[in-house]
Amino acid sequence: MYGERMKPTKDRLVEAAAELLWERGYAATSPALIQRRSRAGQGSMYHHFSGKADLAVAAIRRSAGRLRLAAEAALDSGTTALERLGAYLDTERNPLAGCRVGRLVQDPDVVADDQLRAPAGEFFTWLRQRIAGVLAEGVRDGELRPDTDPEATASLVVATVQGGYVLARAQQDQAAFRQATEAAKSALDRLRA
Amino acid sequence: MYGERMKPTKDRLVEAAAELLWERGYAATSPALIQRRSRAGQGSMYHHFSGKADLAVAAIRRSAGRLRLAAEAALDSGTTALERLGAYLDTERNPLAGCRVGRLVQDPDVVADDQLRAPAGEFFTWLRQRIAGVLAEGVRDGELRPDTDPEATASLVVATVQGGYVLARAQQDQAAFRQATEAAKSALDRLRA
DNA sequence: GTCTATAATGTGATAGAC
DNA sequence: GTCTATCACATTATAGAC
Repeated sequence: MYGERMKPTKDRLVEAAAELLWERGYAATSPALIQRRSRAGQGSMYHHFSGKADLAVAAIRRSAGRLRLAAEAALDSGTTALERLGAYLDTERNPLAGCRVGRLVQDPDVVADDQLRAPAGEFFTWLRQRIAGVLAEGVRDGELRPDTDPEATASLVVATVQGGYVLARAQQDQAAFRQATEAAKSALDRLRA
Repeated sequence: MYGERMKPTKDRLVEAAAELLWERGYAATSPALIQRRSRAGQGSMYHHFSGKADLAVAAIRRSAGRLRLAAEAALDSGTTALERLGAYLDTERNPLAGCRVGRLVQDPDVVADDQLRAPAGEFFTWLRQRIAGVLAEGVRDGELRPDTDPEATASLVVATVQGGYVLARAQQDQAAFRQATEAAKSALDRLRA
């Protein structure tokens, strides 16, 4: 164990890489940039990681874990299914920055390398199933209509958030994101039994 | 005017750039790559365009114009509003490749340069308004519930398609895209008066 | 574990001949 | 209008001292 005042170099590298991947994407994030932000030298980075891709995998895992915790918190918050899903949709932040994870899969280098893509794929698989679970619960409790398709509806919710990011960035306007998530909430409301 | 058998170099450059931007994104598309694919030399490219960004603007405009024609065709096809929107949602192709336009706005270089971003922003503004128009028509004709919000619902439709691309790429599975668009169609169906 | 020096390759762009 | 040669710079990565 080590003290709290200074995180180890390896950790600082992962943290800096995660931030930069979010801000700039994979292609535009150079090792030199990561080194500068983490105050680590060239040698340190190549001591702890085999290269840019290896470090990026660790950073993407960290970002996905963070999003997972945030989603878990929102989906656990309310009492009814619609409250929980509403909390999740309202939780999303910083539409202009894009999604820490979803943003990356548009990058050709990330999709080409299965090591890089896998953490993103696993995150979305988990998220869809988690949301589908909340919806299935709502159906079981008689809150939602029995003809609700939890799997498909979960895809709609996740896709709306991801698409909202795209619209917000394309138009450089947060409102585009909010309009999409508000519409998703209305659509969910119409599933009420 | 010129013959049909050989397109002019300028046109081949724009075409090659549009393809490469779709396949690889902006950052990963180098001028050298565009020159090779269009069979144009270094000199030709810099004669017709001031640089990579200038050529990319022309290419993005071409891609956006193409998507606009495709969307227009689908949204003009059926007789009822729900038929037209269903045709639009079913029209989308090649989810693993991503959207020719939406894909680009995740790139930091594209969003940083207003010249590059504007064509994408304009395309989505147009698309949302066009879809909102179809929805408003459906409300006016008594096909859709009077409490339908055309603007918000249009955002939901466009976001679902863009988000569907993200999910499909993250999981490397077309089905993720289809599930999202099918759910969007179900949601629209519940707006029936 | 961390540093500096250096390599090999590729980038976007320019110059000037034809 | 198109070509080839060349530029200055950044990239990812390695070597070897400390």
